[in-house]
Amino acid sequence: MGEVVITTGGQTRGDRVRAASKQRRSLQKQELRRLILAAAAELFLEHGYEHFSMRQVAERIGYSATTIYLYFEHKDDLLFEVVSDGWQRFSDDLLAAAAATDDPLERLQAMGRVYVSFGLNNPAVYGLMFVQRTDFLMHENLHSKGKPVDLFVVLCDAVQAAVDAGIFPPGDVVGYGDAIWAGVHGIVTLCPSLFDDERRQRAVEIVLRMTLDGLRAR
Amino acid sequence: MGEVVITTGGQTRGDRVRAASKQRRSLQKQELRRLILAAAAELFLEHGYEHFSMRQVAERIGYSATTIYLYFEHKDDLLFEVVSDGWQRFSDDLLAAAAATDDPLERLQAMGRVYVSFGLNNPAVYGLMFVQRTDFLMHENLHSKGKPVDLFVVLCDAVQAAVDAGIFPPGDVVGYGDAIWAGVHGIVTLCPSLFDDERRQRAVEIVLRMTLDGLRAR
DNA sequence: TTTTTTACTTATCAGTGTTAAGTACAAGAT
DNA sequence: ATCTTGTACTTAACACTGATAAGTAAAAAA
Repeated sequence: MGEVVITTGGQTRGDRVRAASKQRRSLQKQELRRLILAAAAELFLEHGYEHFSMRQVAERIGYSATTIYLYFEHKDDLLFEVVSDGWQRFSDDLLAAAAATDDPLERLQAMGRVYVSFGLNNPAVYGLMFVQRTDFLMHENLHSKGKPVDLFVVLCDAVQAAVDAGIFPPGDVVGYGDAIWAGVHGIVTLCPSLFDDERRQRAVEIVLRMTLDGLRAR
Repeated sequence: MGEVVITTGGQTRGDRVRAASKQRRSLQKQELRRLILAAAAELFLEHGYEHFSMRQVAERIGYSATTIYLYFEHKDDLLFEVVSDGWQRFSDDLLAAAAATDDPLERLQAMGRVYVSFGLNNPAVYGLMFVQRTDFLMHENLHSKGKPVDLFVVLCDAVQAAVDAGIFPPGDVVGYGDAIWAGVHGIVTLCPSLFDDERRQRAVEIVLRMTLDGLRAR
């Protein structure tokens, strides 16, 4: 039987009910997706990359393991979403540090300190981004603002500014950037079992002084 | 029945046969152990840390998987033996570089280059030593000569020599060492998927110049 | 010749990522 | 109100993983 046609701008009551129902269920799906993501992030922080499992995520939120596959293509997809959030925070921090001062040298120092801070305060996420799954860095779905490549450009811009100001000698700007990056990355990842944070903090300052002074034109 | 006693210095023929047999079987065991180790090293290089499995090792040499457990306590034990060999080569290289010259700065440069070379030429082993399984560095069974701690001491000695020679200013020698280590370690581990070897080579030279010049007394 | 030891294998357990098939219920159509 | 379709989820299963216990055939020792 045809439904009772009470037209309201070409839309029947049935149409509106259908649309509302559809939207409600869509919201429920989104909510479960967020629930999975939150549980995944928690468990990742608790157990680390190597002992992170789909089944545990499912168990924590009270669903069967296969349900997750209705919301995420595969484990990597879920992990990527986890890291994606961490990446956003990282790039926010770094961009803020870069924007805080106009002095080229101070800017580079600030960026270096923020970089290391993030790495030491978020070791699991940092590891996922820059150690275990560097392939994620090339993932196209990484938030448009603050892509890894863009952040490296920000670093190189800061280096270029130092060159322009006559602080660094003209030369291989990208190479300078690589070297600075290597320094801070080295600090963050150097043998977590051997170095305590205090020793790391001392090392950061030395690395910053060394790298930046080392480039300094004489 | 008692054996025919043909004494030869208190040793019966039976004793000698027994001893020889025992030795022969002991040699066979050693040989199989080496075979397992060789296969493990191969497969580790082929498949990397994450996809290295006991069953594959067993299959390659034509034994059941459980046999390996008669020769190695567990997977970690086998992996440790693999890395142990790599570690020996690494420390040989580094000590040779340190002994090659008396000039403090040249020595540090040489050590840095050798460090990075080893890392880039043996990425799997380097990763096992300094990234995935840094806990192995504290393993007591690491060959007595060239322990990680000893190598760091060698580095610090070189730094101290530079300080004594008036090249570096007096200060936190261990911190200097950490910083130099962080630099070369950073180069080796920086996003393998993003950097080709050519770009890395340029970065090494810059890092060495930066770190060493940066420490230089003015 | 009988017993014991050695070297190895098969069967098994608990866990992993992932897919296919099945199920219960809600939505939509007539 | 009934029938059909689709949605959201589950159970069962596959092919792996590290690891252990129990079993077996042959060699050594008695």
